Amino acid sequence: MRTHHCGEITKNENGKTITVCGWVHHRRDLGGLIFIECRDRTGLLQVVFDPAEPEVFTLAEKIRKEYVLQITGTVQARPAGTENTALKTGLLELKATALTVLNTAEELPFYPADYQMVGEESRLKYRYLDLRRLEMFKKLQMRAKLVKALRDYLDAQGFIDVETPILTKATPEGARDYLVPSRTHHGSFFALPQSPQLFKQLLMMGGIERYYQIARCFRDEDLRADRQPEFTQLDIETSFLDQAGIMQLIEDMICHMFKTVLDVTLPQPFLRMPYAEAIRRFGVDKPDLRNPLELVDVADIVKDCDFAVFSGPASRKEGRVALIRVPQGGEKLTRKEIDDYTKYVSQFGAKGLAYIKVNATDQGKAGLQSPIVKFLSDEAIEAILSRSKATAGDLLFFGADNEHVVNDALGALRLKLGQDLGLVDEEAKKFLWVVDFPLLEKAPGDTRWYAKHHPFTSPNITDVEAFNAAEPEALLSKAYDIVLNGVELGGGSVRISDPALQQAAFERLGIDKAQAQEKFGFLLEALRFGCPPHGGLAIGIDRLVMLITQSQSIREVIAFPKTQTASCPLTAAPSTVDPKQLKELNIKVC
RNA sequence: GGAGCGGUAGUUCAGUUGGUUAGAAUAUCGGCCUGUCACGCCGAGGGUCGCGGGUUCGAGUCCCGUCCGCUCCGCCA
Repeated sequence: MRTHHCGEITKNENGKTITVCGWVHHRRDLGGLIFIECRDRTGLLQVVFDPAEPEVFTLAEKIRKEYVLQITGTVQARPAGTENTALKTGLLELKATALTVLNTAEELPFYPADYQMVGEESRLKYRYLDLRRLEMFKKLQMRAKLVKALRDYLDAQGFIDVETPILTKATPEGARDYLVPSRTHHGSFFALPQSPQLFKQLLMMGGIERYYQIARCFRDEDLRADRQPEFTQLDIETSFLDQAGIMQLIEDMICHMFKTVLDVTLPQPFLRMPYAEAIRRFGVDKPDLRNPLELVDVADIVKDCDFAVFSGPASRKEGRVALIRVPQGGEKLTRKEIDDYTKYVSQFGAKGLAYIKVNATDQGKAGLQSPIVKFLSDEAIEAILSRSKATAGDLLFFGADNEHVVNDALGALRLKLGQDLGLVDEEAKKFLWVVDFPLLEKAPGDTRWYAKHHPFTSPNITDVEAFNAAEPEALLSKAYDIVLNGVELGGGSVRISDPALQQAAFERLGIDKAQAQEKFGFLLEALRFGCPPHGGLAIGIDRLVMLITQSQSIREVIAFPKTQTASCPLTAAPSTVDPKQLKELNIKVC
């Protein structure tokens, strides 16, 4: 005899005697029979109690829907004429022969069911009830299957799973650390890892040539739908593989996982695109290629026009003027809709959103409808229409500002337009490798250069002298991001394995020898003792599961997530602690 | 740190220009029905309108502050 969880029966096991355990979610007395459904009301199985089995029937009469039961019975098809044709549920019956009440329950704050959504606040406070819903169960089940497929693939390739510390050292750059006070070293703190980055590199120096870990990572930054303070990465590092080798490995792994979990064969190789091209065509470094809209540069056309909003940025080195052509029916957008888009881009710093409605392409200005055409020459208009490949019925949106504002605003507008106008194929899975990232970046108005990826990323120029001589803007890195449908799934790089180059990289970042020694001395020391060439990548498991289960937020695929203020409504964490605990830690709360 | 949306019965929500006793559905309880499966029918109980202050003869509704949830900007090497 097999024990089933309720809702688990998926095929006709007619005549078999089985035992099911679970919650009663629906109970009804009808026709002298008692009916009970478990786990959820869309399940295939319902239990029937017949007065012909008086011992069980008498027990069943006392059952209320909150009970937790174990029921044994024989599986039988529904009698003809009693099918539920509307919902096509309850196709099988279990005729009960034994019943054990495992536990009772008080009235629930809400009844877990997939047809009625409860607010997220209640769902998180009573997450254990929410998890009883079949949808949530399936998401967690999918997550487990996906992780197993990734593990199986890596195990087969000779990778070994190694754990790294959760209590570790604070990092000077990157996200804000979660800190843990040390009781044995007053005034000192551990940090929870933002990623196992340094440890996995040390593993390479330790001869663990192929490492992976399903690693919990912690970052004390503000939350988003796709960002939690603790999240899970598949962390991978290998020795002796170059960038192409690592990317191939990851690609094969993902294809294996899609085949195993979803029975989907992904086309290989994945598209590869340089960072600069992604920014130029889409305004972002993680373009959603399901969306057909692209940015078109027009700075050279408008740099001498009478419209200062265009000519200003067009003439500046750090400026950009670009347009998005909204095809077929774009001209139907109303004034109010355009105003809403203007408001939308303003949150990215755009001061306005110029537009041209193209009614006809062969009549010059007369065929256009726009507040700005009066500033443009006939030649400029012709050049704009020609370059954007505009046809009658299109609408052109313009962005003109500093480059990062135009990229942010038009990059986001592109996505919103794609959504609003139904230009995106929701079912498609568009993978993309973004490569040739700049090694360094500078925040607007900042004088210092920062590592775009992290300070251990190998530059494309590995000769120390040549590296030192190169202009910062010209330096690229051996870093690569994998993008799925506009979501950055993961990223990685080939790391620096030459201590002299690592030292030079720190200097480029304004980290002097003393600082480097204090923060990363152990890594520099390890590099000196013989470091194999190595590199790796980390993939965000939460985001991957979110995409595969078509969820709107990673909270949907995490059993016990935090709210936007990084608290847990279920446990009421974080909380104050006993003064005794603080005293032991020598900590005073202001 | 900032912008937007929301908070009304256990739950999901409605609530008009500020005006009598704040409604519906669902859940719960009682009764009926009895092959139902989100069953159905009749009835009952259930509210600090997030919290605090203000305006007003009168506030769920208007104003100020504050807390909580969600989306986004900043932030997230």
